[in-house]
Amino acid sequence: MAVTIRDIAKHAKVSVSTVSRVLNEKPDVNEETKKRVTEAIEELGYSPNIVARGLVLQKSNVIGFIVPDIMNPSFPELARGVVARAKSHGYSVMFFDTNHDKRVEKEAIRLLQSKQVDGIILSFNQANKEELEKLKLEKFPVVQIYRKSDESAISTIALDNFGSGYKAVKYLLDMGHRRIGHITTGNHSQSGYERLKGYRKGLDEADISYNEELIVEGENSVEAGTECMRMLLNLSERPTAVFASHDVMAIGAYEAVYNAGLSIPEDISIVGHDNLPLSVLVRPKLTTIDTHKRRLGEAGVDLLIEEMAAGQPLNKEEVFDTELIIRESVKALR
Amino acid sequence: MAVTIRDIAKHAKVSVSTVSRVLNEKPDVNEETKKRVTEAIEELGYSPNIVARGLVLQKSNVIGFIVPDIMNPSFPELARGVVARAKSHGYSVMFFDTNHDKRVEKEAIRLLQSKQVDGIILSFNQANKEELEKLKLEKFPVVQIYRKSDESAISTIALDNFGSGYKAVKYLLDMGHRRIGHITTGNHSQSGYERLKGYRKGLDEADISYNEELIVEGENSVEAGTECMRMLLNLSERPTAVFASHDVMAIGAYEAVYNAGLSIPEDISIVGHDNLPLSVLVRPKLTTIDTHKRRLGEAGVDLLIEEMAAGQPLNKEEVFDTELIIRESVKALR
DNA sequence: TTGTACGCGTTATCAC
DNA sequence: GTGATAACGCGTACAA
Repeated sequence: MAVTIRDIAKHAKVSVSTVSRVLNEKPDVNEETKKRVTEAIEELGYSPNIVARGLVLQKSNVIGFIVPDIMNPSFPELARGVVARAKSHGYSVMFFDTNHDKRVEKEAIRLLQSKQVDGIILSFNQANKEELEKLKLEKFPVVQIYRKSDESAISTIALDNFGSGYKAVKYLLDMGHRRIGHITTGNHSQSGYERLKGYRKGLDEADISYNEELIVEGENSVEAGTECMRMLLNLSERPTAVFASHDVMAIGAYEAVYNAGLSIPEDISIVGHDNLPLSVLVRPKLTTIDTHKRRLGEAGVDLLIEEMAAGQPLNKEEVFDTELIIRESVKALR
Repeated sequence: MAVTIRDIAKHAKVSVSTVSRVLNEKPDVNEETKKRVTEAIEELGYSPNIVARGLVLQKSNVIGFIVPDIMNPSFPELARGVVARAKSHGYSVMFFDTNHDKRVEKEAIRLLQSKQVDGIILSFNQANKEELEKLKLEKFPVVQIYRKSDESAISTIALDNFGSGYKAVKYLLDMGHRRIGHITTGNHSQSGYERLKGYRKGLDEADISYNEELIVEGENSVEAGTECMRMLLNLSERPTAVFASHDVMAIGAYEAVYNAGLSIPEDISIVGHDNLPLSVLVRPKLTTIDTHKRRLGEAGVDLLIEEMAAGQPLNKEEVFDTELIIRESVKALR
């Protein structure tokens, strides 16, 4: 801790600037003095104080990463993406969990700025409009992953949720299903809303008229999934397949099916969304839609870095494709 | 970004020292000038550069958190504990994922030190002996969560794995089981080894002689769990219950049971370990051992902060209790 | 090729 | 009660 650039300058009998030069691999430094310096560095076990360096360079090489809930099952994969990519660009990441509290989010942004981070990645958040506007005004680099707040145009990594919903029903249709239910988080979340639209589009294309009783809405939880599926099962004519807007709800749906003495996929087919780790742990393994979360995280830091280089908000929106993962929870009808 | 303490000093027509005083809520500052300063701060939207402050104070108020695998299902809960507790102590956390690579771990430690973190929390790691020794020599605050490396005595938050194994069999015994299998990670992991010892202790106390064929070893994965259970099921006389050293293996075991056309807990009872989120998602819900991961994370930062205050390694070891969570995967025998 | 001196934004010491 | 000023550890013009 104690050994500074001055110590090694003294030890190598050169000036601090010379040491600085070899540290930063500048040209124009005599081979011999360079050697003396590196030896001194070795000998004293010196490593530069990056914080001090950041102070003069006006750059910390750290980025902030704010999530509303670290326990969200999508988080680990996303986080791995951002941490790994950040590292490969020479950045470290400082982490905050807001616990879904907007006030905390605001504090976190402030704190991160005080800590001189070079940019911030926000994910899953409902995005505090005013805060974002402020950041934008300051030309502070920010990118959002997942959620898009339309009001404050800010760089965003988004998912093709519409295509996602479409893909799910299309597959079900191809497998011969005609009566397809949908468990949705409804209009409360934009992603749910978009997936619903994709679902309707798929049905439209197949000339299947929209049937409101097949759409049931609940919050994103196992229990809600179970309850939604129970309602679907109680219909006078129950669906042969259902697309759940999220794996967690799909897992909940599994339970309702079992409780009703039915089985998957023999009696009813299910497709989920997100390809969470648990989707391969349940039986039958869940057919679902992969969102490539790691890639989203990587794209997030790439975009952030691009924005930092530009020195101003880019207002880009990158929309990523999803992928149907076929496993065991859907049966072909004939 | 641009507005500094000097700007607000000028704007309030006072010296920077005065501004600094009100910033740090020092006494001996006239109410009126204080007001002028706070107004200026408000007006210019100033917030102090914590990095610069850290430079003079020799304290960054950030701690490093290194994990070998962010995808580890135990990670989120642990991380929430450390992040939340760190925050409540005024610390931010800088995060690294080593991907199980010791070289990367070493780099991360170096980098974190260069970034002037005030301390480091290592978790789940196999602990690079030399690195730890070095840190200890420098009196750099470090605490490990979970893994204990005996050679280099370093402060550690550990789990009572022995008690854990004991608790599991004891419960099974109480439920009337006598022929109890054990799926273990074996001697490769210290935790597995200790749980195994707890298991044997429980059996001993019940005067049940140790039967080697009931112990089967594999790595910690779903597949290995399935394979291990398959072997247990193929025994001439199969166990009526099995304790799996980890929930993931327990889930794997579920599959082997189903594949064999048997059911849980009617034909065979299972208890897992760790109380992962997925343990309530499977059917039947898994009876398991909770390790209170969040509390471990909190205890980790508490210990780290204690060590930072002490200014030297404390070499403390705190061992935490585990708790049996009774759900649906164990049947009472009679 | 190398050294001197200043500045990055802040706090602490010491005058006044 | 308030203001200069020297650090903190480093990079970089500029001078030598």
